[in-house]
Amino acid sequence: MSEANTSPFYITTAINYPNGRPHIGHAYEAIAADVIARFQRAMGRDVRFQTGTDEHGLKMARKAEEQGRTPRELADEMSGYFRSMDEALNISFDRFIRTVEGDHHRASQAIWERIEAAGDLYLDRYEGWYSVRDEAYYDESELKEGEGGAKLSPQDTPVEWTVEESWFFRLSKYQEPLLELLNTPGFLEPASRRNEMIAFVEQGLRDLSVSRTSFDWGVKVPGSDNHVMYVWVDALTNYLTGLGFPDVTDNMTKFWPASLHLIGKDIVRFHTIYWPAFLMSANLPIPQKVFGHGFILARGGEKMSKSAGNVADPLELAEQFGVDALRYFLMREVAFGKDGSYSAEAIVERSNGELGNAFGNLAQRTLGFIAKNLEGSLPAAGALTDDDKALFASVDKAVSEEIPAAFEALALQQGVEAWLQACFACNAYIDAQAPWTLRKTDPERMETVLAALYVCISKLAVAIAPVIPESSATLLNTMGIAPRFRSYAGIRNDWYEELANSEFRIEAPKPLFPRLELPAEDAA
RNA sequence: CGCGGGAUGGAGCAGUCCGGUAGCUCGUCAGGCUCAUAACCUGAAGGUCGUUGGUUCAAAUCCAACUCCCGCAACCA
Repeated sequence: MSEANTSPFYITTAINYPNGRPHIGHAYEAIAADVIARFQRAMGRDVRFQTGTDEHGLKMARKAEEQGRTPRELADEMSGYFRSMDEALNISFDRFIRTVEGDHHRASQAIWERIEAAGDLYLDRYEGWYSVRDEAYYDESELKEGEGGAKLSPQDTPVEWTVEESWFFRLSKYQEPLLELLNTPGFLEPASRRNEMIAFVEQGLRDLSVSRTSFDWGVKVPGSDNHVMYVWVDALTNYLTGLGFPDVTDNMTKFWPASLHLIGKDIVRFHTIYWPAFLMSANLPIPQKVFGHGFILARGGEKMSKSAGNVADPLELAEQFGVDALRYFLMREVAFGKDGSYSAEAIVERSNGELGNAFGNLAQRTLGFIAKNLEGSLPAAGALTDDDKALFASVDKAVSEEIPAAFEALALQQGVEAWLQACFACNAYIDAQAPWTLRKTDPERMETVLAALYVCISKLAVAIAPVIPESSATLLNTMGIAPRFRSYAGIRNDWYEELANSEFRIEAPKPLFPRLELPAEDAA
């Protein structure tokens, strides 16, 4: 591998709007971000990882009203579900931010003031067709006619003619710099999203209404107490809040601009047009990369919906199949950046076939053999044959080259694929070498073979740890691998002989990934 | 002309931006192994890459047109 990149790495998920409980899509984004964060840590980078909830806006206010409680009470409850989900899924965030928090209001007001100081805000009247559901205004030409002549948004939501005083942001001023930004290779990925955004900017940008007077559940506009900020202004600012903005903190210096905003494909516009424009206006650096991932659909490519009864609750899935099986499935099954589909059959198949049979069983047969036949002492590594060298070459290529390169490029599926191929190589090796035969014919050679496998399995466990952190840690603990070796650099170290000569004795392992059964109700 | 996604061996999918022997998982068939989670390994069969036309020495990949499928009320990445 080339020179290691040791610069700080700041990754964020979108903050989730908690007007419903988390579903598998939220879990997908959180898991993907966590895999990337863990990978970068294992590469030796100083990582900061932020996720959270975006709790302001009219929809939350209305929902609370319906339920007869305050928005804050609703927000507290709903945000809690998201945090619980993250914790249940082993999401290694450094901060779970809530936009109702005091420091966030302060940060949002600070960026507002900077934008205002730049002369990019002006007060005007906003009139137009407003959809409460979409929280967006639509142009007359965009509207559709519903039943009885009712006007509907392009999303078929009801719209009403609304007039309100509003602050406007001079988005139009940033058309050229935004085009330049969007054309910067690597800024917006996958590339398929780029053309859409470029087309949007090229058709001409209108100034953006960035405050509301019709409700008060939000961040107050400095100097205009009857205005609250448009939810996206404050939501996007969360990425700065978490670093201590507006104070010039160590975290700000170290981690801004963000390395990666990981978001869903539906909010690419907010992150690659509005957000950069706000930052340009506020004279702050622009994030290095925005990645818009795809959606997880129900089997057959249908969107999950409650009415179709195919909504997947991530916590139920994690409980049913295991957290790591779920994490592995989502990273393995879906090409990152494209839509993918979920089904109970598919997750059972992946978990049993790949985690269980290919990897778990490899560890089981090897470590169990050592525990049984060498009384737990680690085998002595003798001279290497060409077969041994070929195995190391193939595992090292995967662990030191292919997997890191793929993860670095956010080709998560490819990284997992490379890992799986290395597992297969180990299984082929053990069959070809047949240590169970060598036990009788050439015990010394048997030990060399087992030692080679021991090292390879540990490398595979480290390489896949970002995806299945819990199982990987369990295995590495069983194998006595010290934490300092559990990184892409560390696992290359020559730790084996020292461990083999130590007091360490391996115990007969338990299966890492017990066989899953397809639940009866999904078997049809 | 609303927006977007898709069509690749039996199933599910990569590959398409940067044309050049079509790859992966599962399934099927045959064989091997017996250490291991009825797990593992080897080999084989199976695809004119939706259609038509174009560019090219060469197209799954580029261009044009067309056909079919899917998502776009609410929950919602």
